[in-house]
Amino acid sequence: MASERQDVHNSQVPRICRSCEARHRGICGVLSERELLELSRHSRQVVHKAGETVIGDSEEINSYASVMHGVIKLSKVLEDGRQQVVGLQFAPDFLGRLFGKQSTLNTDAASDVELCRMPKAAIERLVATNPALEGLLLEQTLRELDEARDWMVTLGRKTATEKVASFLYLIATHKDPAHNEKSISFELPLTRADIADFLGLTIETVSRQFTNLKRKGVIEIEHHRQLSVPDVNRLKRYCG
Amino acid sequence: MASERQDVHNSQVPRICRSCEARHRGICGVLSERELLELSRHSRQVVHKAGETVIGDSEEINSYASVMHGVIKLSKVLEDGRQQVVGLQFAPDFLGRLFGKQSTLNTDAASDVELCRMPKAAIERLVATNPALEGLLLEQTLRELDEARDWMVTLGRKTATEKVASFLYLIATHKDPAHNEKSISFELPLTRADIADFLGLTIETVSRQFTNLKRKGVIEIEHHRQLSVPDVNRLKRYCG
DNA sequence: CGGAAGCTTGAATATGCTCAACACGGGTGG
DNA sequence: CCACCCGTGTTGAGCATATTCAAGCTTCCG
Repeated sequence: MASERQDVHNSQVPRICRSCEARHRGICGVLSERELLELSRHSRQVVHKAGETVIGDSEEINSYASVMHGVIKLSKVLEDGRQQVVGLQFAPDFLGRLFGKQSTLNTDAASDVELCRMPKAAIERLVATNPALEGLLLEQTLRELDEARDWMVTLGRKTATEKVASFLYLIATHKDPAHNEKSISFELPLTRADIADFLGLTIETVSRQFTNLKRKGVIEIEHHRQLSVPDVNRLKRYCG
Repeated sequence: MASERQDVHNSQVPRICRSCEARHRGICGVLSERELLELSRHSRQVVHKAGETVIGDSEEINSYASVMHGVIKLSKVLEDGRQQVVGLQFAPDFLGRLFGKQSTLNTDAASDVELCRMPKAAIERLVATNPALEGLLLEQTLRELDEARDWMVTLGRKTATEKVASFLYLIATHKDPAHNEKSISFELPLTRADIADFLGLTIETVSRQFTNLKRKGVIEIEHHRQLSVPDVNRLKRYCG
C-alpha cells in the first residue's frame, strides 16, 4: 500500500518527498524540480495522534501543511462551548487559510495524522510566482466552498436520519471514489461526538439514528466505528 | 451617491464602465486598460427584478457577471422542495462558479439587481493570463468560504433567536462596515421566506423571533422590511 | 372593491434535546 | 489475574423548541 513512488529522475526528488501522496496529487505536483527542492529543504514531516490540536483558534499562523495521511477536522466553537465542525480534510489537501495572519478555526487531528509542514512565507512566495500553484489552490478552495454549501443544506434542512445518512454517504464515497461495487465496508474516521458536531446534533441522536438505519438494514454495524453498507444507492435514498 | 468615477484617462475607460462600482473594487480593477476595453466590448449590463431567476440549478453556464447593484441569493433545493440559501452576494462581487460547466445552485435576484454580464470564455482567458485577476478571485473565494463556515455554525448550533439576531447583525454590519454609530437603520433585502430559507427555519418561526426581539427592545420594526437597531452591540449579544 | 402576497399570531404536535442509567472494551495497578 | 476506571457508545423517559396547520391582518394592485 505505502510503496514508494517511481519518478523518472528519482535522484532529483528530495528524499523527504519520495513516498508522499501530495507529491503528485497535491500542491507539490505543480512545482518545478527546483522549487520542490527548495521548499523541501524547509519542510518537515510531523505526526499528530487522534484528538490532538494542530492549530487552535486565533493562534498565529506561521506554517501551512499538506495532509499526507489521516483526517483533519476544522471546527468552530461558540463562547458557551457549542461546537460545529465546518470541514474535513483528507490527503492530499492543502491545509491552512492562505494569507490569514491568525487562525479563525480549530484544526484538529480527527484520526492519527501525518502532515508535511511548510513555512508560511515560502508558500506565499511560491503562490506569487507560480500561477499553476495559485490555480491549484483556487481549485481546492472552490471545491471546499462547494462542499461547504452542500453541507449547509444538510445542516439547515435535513432531518436527523437524513443528516446521518448523508454523513455516511459522504464518507463511503470519499473512501473509494471509484465505487462500482454496490456494497462498501469502511471505518469511520470520527467519533460519535465529532459526527454530532459535524451534523449539528447531539451524540445521543446520532447514536439513535445509527441503530435506526441498522434496523432498516441500510447499514451494518460491525464494531462501532467499523461499518458496512450493503447497497450504497439505498443509503443515498435516505439522504433527503 | 451614484456620481461618475474619475479616472486619469477617462477617455480610455469604456463608456459602459464609467459609473460602475465593480470598475475599481471588483474584478475590473485589476485589468489593464487594454484588457478592460476588450472585455467591455463583449459585456452587457442586465437588470433583474426581485424574485427573478438569473441562473437555475443545472443550467449550462456561458457567462459570468459582476454584481453592480442589489443582492443576489444563491440557493439549493432538495427533491421534495425544501430549500436552503447558501450565500448572498453584494456589489461588487463576482458571480459564477469558475470553471463550472453547469450550475450547481440557483442564482436569484433577492432585490432588484443590476449585473454586468461577461462571456465565460473571455473571463477564463483573462484568469489564465492575468495572475492578479486569479489572485483577486482566489481572495473572494476564500472570503466566501470563511462566510460559509461562519454560517455553518449558525445553522448547526444556534437557536432560532440567535439565528435571526445573527442574520440581522450580518445585514446591519454589511450595509455600513464603518459602523461607528451605535444605532443603525436599514431595509432588509430579503423577504421573510428568504430569511427562513437562509436560517434553516420556517417563516412563522422567523416572524415570531422578530416580534420576540422587538419586545425586548433589541430592534424596532418600522415597516416590515424597514428596521432599526438602537444598539448594535446589544444585538450582537443575542448572536450566541 | 376584490384578490393576492407578505406577514403575524395561536394551538396542537413532533422532532430532537436533556438527563440519567447502563454496556462494552482497553488499560492500569494491586 | 482480577478489580477498577475511563473513554466511548447505546438506550430510555420526560421535556423543550421549533414545526405544522389554521386563521386573520395589512398593504399593494388591478
